[in-house]
Amino acid sequence: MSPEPRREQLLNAADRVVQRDGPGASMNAIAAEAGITKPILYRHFGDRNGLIRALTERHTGGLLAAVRAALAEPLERRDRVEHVLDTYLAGIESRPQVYRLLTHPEPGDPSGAGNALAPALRQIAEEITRAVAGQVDLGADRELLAEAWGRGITGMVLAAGDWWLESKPCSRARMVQALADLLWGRLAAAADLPTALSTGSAAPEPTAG
Amino acid sequence: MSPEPRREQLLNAADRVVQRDGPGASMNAIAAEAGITKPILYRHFGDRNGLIRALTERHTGGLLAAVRAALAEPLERRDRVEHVLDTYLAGIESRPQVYRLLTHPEPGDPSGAGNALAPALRQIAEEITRAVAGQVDLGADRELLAEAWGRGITGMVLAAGDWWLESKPCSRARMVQALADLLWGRLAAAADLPTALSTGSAAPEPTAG
DNA sequence: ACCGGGGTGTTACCTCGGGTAACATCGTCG
DNA sequence: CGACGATGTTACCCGAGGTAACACCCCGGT
Repeated sequence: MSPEPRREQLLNAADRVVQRDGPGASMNAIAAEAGITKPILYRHFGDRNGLIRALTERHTGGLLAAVRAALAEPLERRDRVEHVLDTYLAGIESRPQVYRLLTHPEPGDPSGAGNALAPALRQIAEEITRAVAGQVDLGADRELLAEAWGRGITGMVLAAGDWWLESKPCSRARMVQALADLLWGRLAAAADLPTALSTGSAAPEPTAG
Repeated sequence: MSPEPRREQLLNAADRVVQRDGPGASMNAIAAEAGITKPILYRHFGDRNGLIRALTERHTGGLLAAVRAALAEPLERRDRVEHVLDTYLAGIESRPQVYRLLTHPEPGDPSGAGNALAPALRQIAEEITRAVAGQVDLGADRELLAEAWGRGITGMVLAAGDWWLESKPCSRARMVQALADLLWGRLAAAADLPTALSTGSAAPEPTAG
């Protein structure tokens, strides 16, 4: 079927190792899992980054397509947002190790250094940006807002999702509600707590500059 | 003043190197900058992580204290949120390399692997969590919501701030507005765009699962 | 005056991971 | 048969984190 079945086999092996060892799996380990030695991997993928990229792109398709589809769903806006959130969380829940690989920039990769969002997530951010810019009336600042929000929302879901995945404090549905509520301005709408005098913070004076 | 002036000197050198080379600066480079050799660094800091942690804590204080102070400011809630956002963005704007180090997890650090938020940011997230839980009336789900929001907001500001820092698409004040608007439910409040038929998305059929 | 300990420094080495050069093998096509 | 391309190997290089062993200097106690 595909023109390069060996490459697929190698990716399968890499996949297995990543599932087992998480990102940061060594080239040696991957080669061993594939029953071969390093140079072959390098012939096929150039360098480690190439391998990871190939592996990433393999899984990105699914998540990206799912998110894109969720964004295009003909629902009420709130429902659509919840649908997207749920899609993403379901994705990272099903294959944690792989999605850690997808969502967290390469350790020690100098190329994309300084970007909080891994390539796969940047694509999602762009997708959100496009959806917002195309569907929501935001006035003159449309493009700026859409782009800032795209990144912001992606980062929000990344961080919150990571925490949720790590310490499963609630069901997925509840988490979706929590995030949708945040996006829906519940922070703005909620009342002040009456007991505002002892907020529990332990910093009496901001002496530091 | 401090009990260990040498240590401070070493940290100064490390600081210089990180400013120049970004995170991922090698121990050799740092040692060279300090005019000494590696083992001394290891005597003082244990391992690379210790060095980075020390370096981080040095700068964290300022940012964390500033954010904490901003969170405690006796302002209208919206103004307080804007104040916090501005404080954070001002911080990362003033020393980009250092704050990249602060905000991005250690390259190749197996300990905190899988955490989207570096320690420094986790502290900020906790600060936000505490502030929200202590100041906003969120009903029965208070703790869960506050924690999820703390992480989420931190991640949002991280990603958006990173993008803004990278490609300065607007002034800091404008960026603060954009993010505050997002947090304020403007996404929910805005009207649908009338041209909803051609949303520009290029995914005709959601064939992927 | 002597000795010991703590801080500062060095050289030389280990391990491990990414990456490469050079060589061997096998199947296929002209 | 010969050439070529894919597959595979061993053996190596390099750089980075990390450590062992040794040397020096100062200072305080007996």
